[in-house]
Amino acid sequence: MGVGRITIEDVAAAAGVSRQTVTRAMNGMPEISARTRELVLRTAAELGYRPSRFASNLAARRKSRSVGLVLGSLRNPYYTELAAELLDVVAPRGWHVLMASREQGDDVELVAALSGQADAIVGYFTGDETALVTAARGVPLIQVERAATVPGLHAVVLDFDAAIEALLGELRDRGARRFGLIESGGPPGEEGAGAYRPTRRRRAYERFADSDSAGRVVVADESIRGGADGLARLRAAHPGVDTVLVFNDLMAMGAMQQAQLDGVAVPGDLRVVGVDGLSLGAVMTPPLSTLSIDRRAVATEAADIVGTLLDRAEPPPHPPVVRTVTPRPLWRESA
Amino acid sequence: MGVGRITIEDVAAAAGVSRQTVTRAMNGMPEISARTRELVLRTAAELGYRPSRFASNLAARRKSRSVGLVLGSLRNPYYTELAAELLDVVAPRGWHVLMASREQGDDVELVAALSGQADAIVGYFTGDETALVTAARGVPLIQVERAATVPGLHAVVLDFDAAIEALLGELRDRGARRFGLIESGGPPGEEGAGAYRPTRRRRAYERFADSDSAGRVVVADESIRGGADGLARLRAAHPGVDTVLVFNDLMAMGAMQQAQLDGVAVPGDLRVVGVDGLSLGAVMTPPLSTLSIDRRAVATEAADIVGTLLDRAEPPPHPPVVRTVTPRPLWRESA
DNA sequence: CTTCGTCCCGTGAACGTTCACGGAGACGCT
DNA sequence: AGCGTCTCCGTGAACGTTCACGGGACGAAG
Repeated sequence: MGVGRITIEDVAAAAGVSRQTVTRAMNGMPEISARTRELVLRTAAELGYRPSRFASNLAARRKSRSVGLVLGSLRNPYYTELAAELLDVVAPRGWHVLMASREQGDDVELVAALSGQADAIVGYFTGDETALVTAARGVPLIQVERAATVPGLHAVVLDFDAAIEALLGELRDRGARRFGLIESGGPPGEEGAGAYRPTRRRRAYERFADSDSAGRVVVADESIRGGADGLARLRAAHPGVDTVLVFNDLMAMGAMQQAQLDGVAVPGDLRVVGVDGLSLGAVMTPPLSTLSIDRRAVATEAADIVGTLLDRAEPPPHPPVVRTVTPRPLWRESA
Repeated sequence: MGVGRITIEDVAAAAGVSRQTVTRAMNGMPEISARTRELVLRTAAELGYRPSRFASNLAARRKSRSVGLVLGSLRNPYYTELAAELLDVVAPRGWHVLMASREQGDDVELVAALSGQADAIVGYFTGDETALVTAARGVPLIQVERAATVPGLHAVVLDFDAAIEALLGELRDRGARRFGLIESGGPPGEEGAGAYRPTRRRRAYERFADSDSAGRVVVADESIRGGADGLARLRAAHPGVDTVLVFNDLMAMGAMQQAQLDGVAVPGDLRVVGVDGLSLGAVMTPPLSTLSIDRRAVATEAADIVGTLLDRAEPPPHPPVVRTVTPRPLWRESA
């Protein structure tokens, strides 16, 4: 002894009692006198004893569940509000939530790291689906936004086709004619790091906009400053645009700020519409219109899939579980 | 068998191999033929086998560390940006982060729940310190903002005394004379739930403001709408105020919005200053001035304390470890 | 035919707790 | 004295995995 970890046995020996007595003292159980409890607690503190949570959970046969959450960024309120909703949904059931952000690593790496600590992982993934599943080592994966195509992967898909079609229609009703899109080039800071891949939002836009508008797309960094930069480039390349759709609200806020700097009146000269539905958009001047994603619904569906998967006794759920949430326009004064 | 959990032994039996072979297959280890690996993986999938992460971590003697993070709210970007910083700091070391929000439970309950899953817990606590420490069951607690007074509790304190004294001074230099404060009444939704206790920010304000100003305080909900409401009440009660200090940036944004609604020019008629230093404050019109808290520094110090505490061999750190971070004014156009 | 090496695979023994027992002593009552 | 009832405490045996070994089968080399 001396080397290695301080175990319950060390404490027991030092206090002159048995393992079980130490357990009773540490966990506040009955069948122990106040005297010895005090003694044990003190010697435990003196030795710097910290119980092994792994041994403890194993022996106690606890069903403590924790779900990993892989987000695009913790600096974008959309993601963190989603996290908030998920926490609201699972905390009452006693589940824990492990956080990870794609800002600090590859999809697959994150999943691999989380797989040892979580019973299920939900998140925004962009990596190869097969690689993700193998990295998960058997823990169920629930993908948000993207559809799942391989076994072992389930999904809460966001129906941007329906949403953007509806949005463009309503915008036309409001007089919009010449659209433009500020598209995401990936997480902030990854400027040109990975290969750019068109997002589902862009695809939907190109599909449902008129052919002229479909060509008016600029790719920008997924941040406030990226949105500002995007708007400047979009207006430079396509001066006639009267309505700009932005990949997300954060970028849209940057775009609105830029418009203001350039002396462009919103919505008089230019309509701006974001995606996400951040409550902070309401305090902008003018308040930001947006394609709102029901984060509570996403969280609920995801948690539900996790529950189904984990409680299932023996048979594996072969056809991937898929739920759908459709974003809806939320009109405020910027459009 | 049949009842209870599916163990590695079940898979081994079903595949006609031994435990160790199953381990090798599941973890992608060598010393196994492609044939049997395939077989084992398939039967594992068919049985719906998911390894016990507790048993696994215990047997592998892994030093996987995870720190719990207790925040006031996940809907306030200040907290989530702090989380982002912490993640940035600890992720490279391979540590995990467990999230919890005071919106869904008492301090002490959260700590108790987390103590089984985390090796250390850092957070914004408001509850009784002794109760917190006992709930932690030996896992180290690091408290942010508040100073620690009991053994087992450590702290990263925010020096609002120094910060607010400096802030008020600089505001006076800019012509501010009649101050007012919008103070927090606790987390959103807890309207009148717990007993209101003056925050350290309020205490500092009352100490360093002139005696007239010290009396101009309203308590409001810790949210955008709370800030708006607070400003309305403050102006109604004290019409002559020319400068308002707000508990945090989120509330300050609400206050600015309310000022705009009421036709009060900022900063012409009224200066508004928040606390936190949110980057989103920069996109407000006018951009929000604020007492900026260096979240990176807070996260770094907290992680450092955790590291020190966990790597220490035997002796317990008796004098609580304390680090200090001082907020600094960040001037933008609202003041 | 022996010897050595390589490739697979299996068997005890950990890992550090908690659970289900069982038992010693103190005390009160008949 | 005998018996029952508390209160407090200790001893094997789990929990489900991985680690350190050891060993058989097979082919190549001597």
